[in-house]
Amino acid sequence: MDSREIAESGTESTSMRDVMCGELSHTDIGRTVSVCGWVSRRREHGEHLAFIDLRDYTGIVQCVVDGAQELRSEFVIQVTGVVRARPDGTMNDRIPTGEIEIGDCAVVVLASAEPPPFGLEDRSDVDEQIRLRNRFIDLRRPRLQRNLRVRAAVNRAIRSAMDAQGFVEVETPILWAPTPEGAREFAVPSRLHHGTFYVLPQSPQLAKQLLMVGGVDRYYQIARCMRDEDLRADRQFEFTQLDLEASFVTQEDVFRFVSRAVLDAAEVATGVRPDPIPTMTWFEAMDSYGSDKPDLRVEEKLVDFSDVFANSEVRAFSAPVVKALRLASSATTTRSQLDAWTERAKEIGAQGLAWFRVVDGDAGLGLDSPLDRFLSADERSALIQRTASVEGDLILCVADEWRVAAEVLGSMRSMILSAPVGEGPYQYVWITEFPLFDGVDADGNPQPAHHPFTMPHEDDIALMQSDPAKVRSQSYDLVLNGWELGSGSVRIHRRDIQSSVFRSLGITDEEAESRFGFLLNAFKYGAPPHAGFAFGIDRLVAIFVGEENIREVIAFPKTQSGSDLMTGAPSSLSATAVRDLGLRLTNPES
RNA sequence: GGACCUGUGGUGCAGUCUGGAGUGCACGCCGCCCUGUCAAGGCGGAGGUCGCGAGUUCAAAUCUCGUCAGGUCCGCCA
Repeated sequence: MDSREIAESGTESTSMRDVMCGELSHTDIGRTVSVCGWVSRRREHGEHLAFIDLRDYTGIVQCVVDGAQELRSEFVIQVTGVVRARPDGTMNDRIPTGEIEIGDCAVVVLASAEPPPFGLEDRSDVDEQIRLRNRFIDLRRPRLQRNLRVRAAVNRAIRSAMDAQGFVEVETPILWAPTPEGAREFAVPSRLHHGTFYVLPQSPQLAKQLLMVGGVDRYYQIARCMRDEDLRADRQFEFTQLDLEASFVTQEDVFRFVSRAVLDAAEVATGVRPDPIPTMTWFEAMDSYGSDKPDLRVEEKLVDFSDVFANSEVRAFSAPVVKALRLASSATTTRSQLDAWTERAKEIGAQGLAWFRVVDGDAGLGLDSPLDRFLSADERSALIQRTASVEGDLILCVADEWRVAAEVLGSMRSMILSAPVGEGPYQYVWITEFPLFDGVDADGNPQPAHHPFTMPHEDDIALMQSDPAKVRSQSYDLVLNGWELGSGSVRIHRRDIQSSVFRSLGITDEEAESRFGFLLNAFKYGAPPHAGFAFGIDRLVAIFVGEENIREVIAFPKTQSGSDLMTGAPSSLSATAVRDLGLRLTNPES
């Protein structure tokens, strides 16, 4: 989709212009029109002929003028003239408006302009630092124009899908109360109550559950969320989610609501409606793909060899689990590349990475590897047959605890085999039955994998105290092409189960009261069963437009160190402002 | 908190390994020429704290250390 397809035709005319540059065609020949925009290029042919390429977000149109001495790149001008066919032999089939031009032009300079700090052609690849410092110019380029407009179209499709499904859009506070949860919060000092703070919400999680108690029944919001954690290609301090919650529903209802929104959005953005979204349990995803966000565009799965090596002589494989990943036609991988992969595997937590080149030997297929001489004949043939390897393949193995072996090979799978995230086909998948708890905190208490209001799996409630690590939850993630789009869960609405979860988490009644008191209090007065979800719109749009970095779908993003190179934020506050807020700086600047 | 990559006229690069005068390429900019171009063309010109600071050296864009900025990743992100 490009910018011209998204615009609703005819709505852009104003008292200064009649039509957009990119919309003009041979059907307009003979019309006298006014167009406005920026001077993209000028080509002078002496005193009495010059061509001006006039640009707006829809495209470029050529204007023929007497002379263009006073015009420069990026001047903002209004051109009034007659649309005419270009003379024979001068048509340009490389641009949509190449059949026509605007002649007999009267030009009004609306604003002059200094030469821009970088070229505005889409093909020019400019350092991102310079682009960010001059974001207002970067935004003029077709790439960001398209990204912003696709994003608007996605938002529109999502709103429309949610409206159609009976959801009501409710805004929740940006100034919220500190409720220590997972992510570090941004704090806002209170001027009227010195020494106290609001925080910016990590998500509207508690607010939307309160809306359910409030009988709203179906809530959604395109919500800004703020988390003071280190930035990544797919993470900014502030990001946008479709946040939703519904009452008297199960997981399947939530899947239906969200599916409609993301499939509609995909269809609007890409022109193709993806298939219905399959589901996969967390265990299956981890065991077969080594990731809780598997890229299903890659068909290769992990293969388990734990049984084969259970009593093996191979010391490197004396671990509870041995898993393998076959890389087709990769036996020629260089030693330095293999070493780099091994380094990466160690970085993620593996002891090492074993590799076997599948070669044609004296007696059929054999393996070429430093470990080959330790293998028994049975082990060797199992490696080849179970991975369905053929000559020229490469087999990677990791032996470790189940989780480590799976995650390390899963990371290899995604690093080596995955295409860029934006490349089709779009493979959505629901990941279900996440563990309720994941890891332990400093005191040895289990930590919630999702959040402490997540409903345990009905079949596992009995295990809550005896074997918390085995308890599955009614939570789920939505994954697209190996990116986690979002997550949600069925919430606990029964106080006995909530108490039990808090006990498992090592949260005392007093702590629960001080952290989430208002929510627990609300639940005393009749909480409906409810469930919800939230997914990142920045990531979704980035995938649709083929961007690897969500900065490219955000108008004014921040750098990896959290700076805004255009405004200079974060920056110091005046001494007066600091005083008014009741703050004292330990290292005041002046 | 940590690892790696990058930083050279306005922009994009080469030069750095192997030290020797700010050397080169493309785009842009300025001036002149040019009546059918479209990444117009021709001629001429301007433009530099080689991110910053120390150090080594007769000599540093180049080697060493530190530092700043941008990027990718690990940790972190209920």
